[in-house]
Amino acid sequence: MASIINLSDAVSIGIHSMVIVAKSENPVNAIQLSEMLHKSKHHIAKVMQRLVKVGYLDSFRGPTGGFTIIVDPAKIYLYDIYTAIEGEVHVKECKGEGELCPLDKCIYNNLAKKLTAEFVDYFKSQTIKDYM
Amino acid sequence: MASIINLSDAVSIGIHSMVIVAKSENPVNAIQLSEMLHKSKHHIAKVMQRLVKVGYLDSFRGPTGGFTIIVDPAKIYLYDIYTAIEGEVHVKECKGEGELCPLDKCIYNNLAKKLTAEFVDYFKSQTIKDYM
DNA sequence: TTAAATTAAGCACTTAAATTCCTGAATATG
DNA sequence: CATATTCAGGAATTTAAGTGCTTAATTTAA
Repeated sequence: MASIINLSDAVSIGIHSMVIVAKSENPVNAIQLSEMLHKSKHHIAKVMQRLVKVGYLDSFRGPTGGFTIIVDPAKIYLYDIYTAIEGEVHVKECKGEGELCPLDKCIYNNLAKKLTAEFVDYFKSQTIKDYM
Repeated sequence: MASIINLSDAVSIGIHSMVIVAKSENPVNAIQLSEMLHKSKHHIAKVMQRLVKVGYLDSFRGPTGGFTIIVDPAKIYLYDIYTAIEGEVHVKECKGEGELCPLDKCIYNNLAKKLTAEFVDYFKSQTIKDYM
């Protein structure tokens, strides 16, 4: 998973939800998020569970339950959310790299590295607070 | 398909194979490409079929058969190969864009557009000849 | 204390995309 | 002409993302 740049629905849900929860005084529950983001409740619940496990959110059951943020939004980078959901970003290498690759200058590796690095840099520069 | 940036194995095969075929005097067959690129013969055949159909390559069956390039490599952009294999590049929009999206500045759309545009620009600037 | 609301967690299903497999048709060579 | 080689194209398989459902645990509030 997570080769080169690929923003899944799950990552979109993760980022949007974290901003919404960070802006709210009260716990926000999965149904509310589902209505705001126009995504399935199930998928949202799954992503939120992940973010709870990683320690960015806390969750409360029962009526008035939902999710709250428990880490300073200025300290949560988009990159953190991305990796919490998709796992570490890695560059998909050309299998025939170096001596094995029949091309003198293998465009594939250079391109993959360039694009991945740009993506990572950008995601490491932005925090949840920047979008509140 | 082809949302945001995603370099599949198929695209890698397409670019590598086109360069190899462009550099060769004689037809190159799927088995030779398979050995050079360390990818399955079947997958390579599929990708090559596509590039024949689109008109960049010609194919010959039987012994001594294989693929040859029939368009000037200086006129084949990486972007052309990408779209021949994956279809048009499009930006995956946030479903709640504009009034619907609960975020004031939807990072998702901005980011998706920025990264996609960079990718397309780069792929439109490079030709097969640049890698021969 | 009971009922309703809500997250947690696991599993099976669906769907779409990527990849592999299979069979048939074309062709060069002896 | 016979045979081995090779591409073509559709079928089948695999893989991954997302959906739907079910049960359990927890908590509020009547």
